[in-house]
Amino acid sequence: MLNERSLTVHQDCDQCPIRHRAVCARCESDELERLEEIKYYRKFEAGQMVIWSGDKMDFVGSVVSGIASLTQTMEDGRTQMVGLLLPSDFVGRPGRLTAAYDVIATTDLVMCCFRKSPFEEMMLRTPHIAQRLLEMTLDELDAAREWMLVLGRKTAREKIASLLAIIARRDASLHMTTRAQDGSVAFELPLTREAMADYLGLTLETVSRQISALKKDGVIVLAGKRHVTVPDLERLMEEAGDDTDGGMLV
Amino acid sequence: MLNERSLTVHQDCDQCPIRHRAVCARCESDELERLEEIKYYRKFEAGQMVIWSGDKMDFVGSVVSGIASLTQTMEDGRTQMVGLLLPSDFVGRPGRLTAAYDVIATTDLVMCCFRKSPFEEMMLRTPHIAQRLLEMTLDELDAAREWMLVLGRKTAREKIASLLAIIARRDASLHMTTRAQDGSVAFELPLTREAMADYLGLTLETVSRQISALKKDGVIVLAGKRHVTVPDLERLMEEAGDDTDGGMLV
DNA sequence: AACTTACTTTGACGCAGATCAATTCCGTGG
DNA sequence: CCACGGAATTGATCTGCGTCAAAGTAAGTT
Repeated sequence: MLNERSLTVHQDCDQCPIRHRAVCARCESDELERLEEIKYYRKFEAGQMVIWSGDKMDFVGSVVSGIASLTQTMEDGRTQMVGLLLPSDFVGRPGRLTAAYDVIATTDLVMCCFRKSPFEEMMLRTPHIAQRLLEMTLDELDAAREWMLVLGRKTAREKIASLLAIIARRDASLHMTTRAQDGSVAFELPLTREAMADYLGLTLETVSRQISALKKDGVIVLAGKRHVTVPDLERLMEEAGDDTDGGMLV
Repeated sequence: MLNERSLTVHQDCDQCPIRHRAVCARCESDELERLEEIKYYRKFEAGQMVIWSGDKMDFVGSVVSGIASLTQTMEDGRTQMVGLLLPSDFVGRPGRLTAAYDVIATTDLVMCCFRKSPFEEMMLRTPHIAQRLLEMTLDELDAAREWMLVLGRKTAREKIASLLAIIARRDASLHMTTRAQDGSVAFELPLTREAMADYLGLTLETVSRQISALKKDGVIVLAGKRHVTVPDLERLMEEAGDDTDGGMLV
C-alpha cells in the first residue's frame, strides 16, 4: 500500500477527502471530471480487513473517516504496524498489482476509492498526477525512515512520547484537537494499547506502564483511558527525544 | 534522500550505473543526450560525509561503486541507519530542497551525479521519468517497511540473518557473489560490525556475538572477518524468520 | 620486526522490557 | 440496574541485549 500524506482534504465536498484540484492543479478540468466519475465509497467496520497482503489490488483511494493500519505479520504471529492511515491519507500503489501489507480498519472506516485501471490511465495522461504521487510517496518514505529511528533506537518511554506527539501534530493539522488558551492540547487516542504496541514494537503491558509513568510525571493527563491532554507539547517532544522540529510523520 | 532501487546498471558504459534508456525507454533520444551532458562524477573516501542532513541538495545521482549509508542521528549520539546504498542505487529527491538524512560513504565511493535543476526540468518534460521514479520510490518504501518489521519485532539473531540474506540476495542480483555447484553462496561483507549494528538497532558486541553463534551453528562460514559463505540460503532465510519469499529489501 | 591504529571477539554483569498472572475498569446490552 | 466481556492496569519474575572491560587480530607505517 501506498498510504498517508493525502491528496489533502477536499474543499468542495466534505464527504470526499481527495481534493482533485490538489492532485493536479494544472490539468484540464475534464480529466478532473473523469476522476469524479470513477469515484465510489466503501465502508468497513472496526477490525475488518480492508486488504490482505498478497491480494490483488484493484483500487486506490483515500481515507474519509476512521483509521486504518498497515500491518506486517510473521508466521508465528508477531506483528508490526508499518503505517497508520488517518483521514485524508492515500492508499494504493499505482503500477502495482498486489498489496504488500495487510490493511486493517482500526476503527469504523469510510474510504473513497477509484478503480485502479482508469486511475492509472489518467495518471499516464496527466503527468502532474505522477509528480504529485511521487511527492507524496517521498513524504511517506521520510515518515517510514523517521519511524525506523524510533523502532531501532528509542526507549519505550521515548517511543510512547513519539507516538503521542505524532498523533497530536497530525490531529492538529486536521483540526481534531482542542487547543486551550494555556497552550495545552487535547485529543482522543484512536488506538488500543495493543495497536500502539504493534506500532511501537513493544508489548501492550509496556505501553500501559509507560503511559502510566508519563501520567504520573505530568507529561500527559488522562481522562478515561483514551482522552489525552498534553499540557506542554514542548515537554512531550523532549520526552520523545525529538531533534526534528516538526518532521512530518504518519 | 531518495535512494536505492537504481535506475539500473548502464549497459553502454560500465562507468555509469544509470542506464538512461531504462529511465525512460520511450523518450526522445535527444532528452537522453541532454541527460548525458549534465552528468559528472564524484569520488568519496570511506568515512566521508556525502551529504549532511538539512543541507541543500543540488544534485541527484546514483552509486557507481562502493557503499553509502543513510543515517539518522539523535542529539545524544544514538544513530540509526535507515538505508543502504549499493552500486546502482539512486540518491536524491526530485522536488526537494534539502537532504533529510546524513549520507555517509561506508567504503570508498564513486557516484554519478546530475545537477538537480536540469534533471528536474527534464523530469517535467518527460513524464516517464517521474513515473519511473515513482516506481522506484514505492520499492524503497516497501523496503523501509519491511525493515520496520525487522527493527520492531525480530530478535538479534533474526536481524543478523535478515541482513546477511539481504546482502546475499542483492549481491547475487549484481553478480557479485560466488555461487558454488553445491548451491552455497559466498560474498564479501561490506560493513563493519558497528555499521551492521547501526542498521539493525543493536550494539556491535551483540552483532559480533550473534555472528559467532551463526558460525558455530553452521548457518554461515567465515573466512577472515569479512568473507562470508552461506552453505544453505534456505536455512539462512529460515533463521531470518522470513515469510517473504524474496521480498526486495535494500 | 616492532609499533600503531582500527576492528573484532569474548567475558561478566545489570537492566529495560518481555512474559505470566491477577485484578480492575468501563462501555454495552439485557 | 446489573452483568457481561473486552480493554487496561498492575504486580512478580525472567531474560535478551546493553554496558563495561579486557584481550585478540590484522593491515599499514616507520
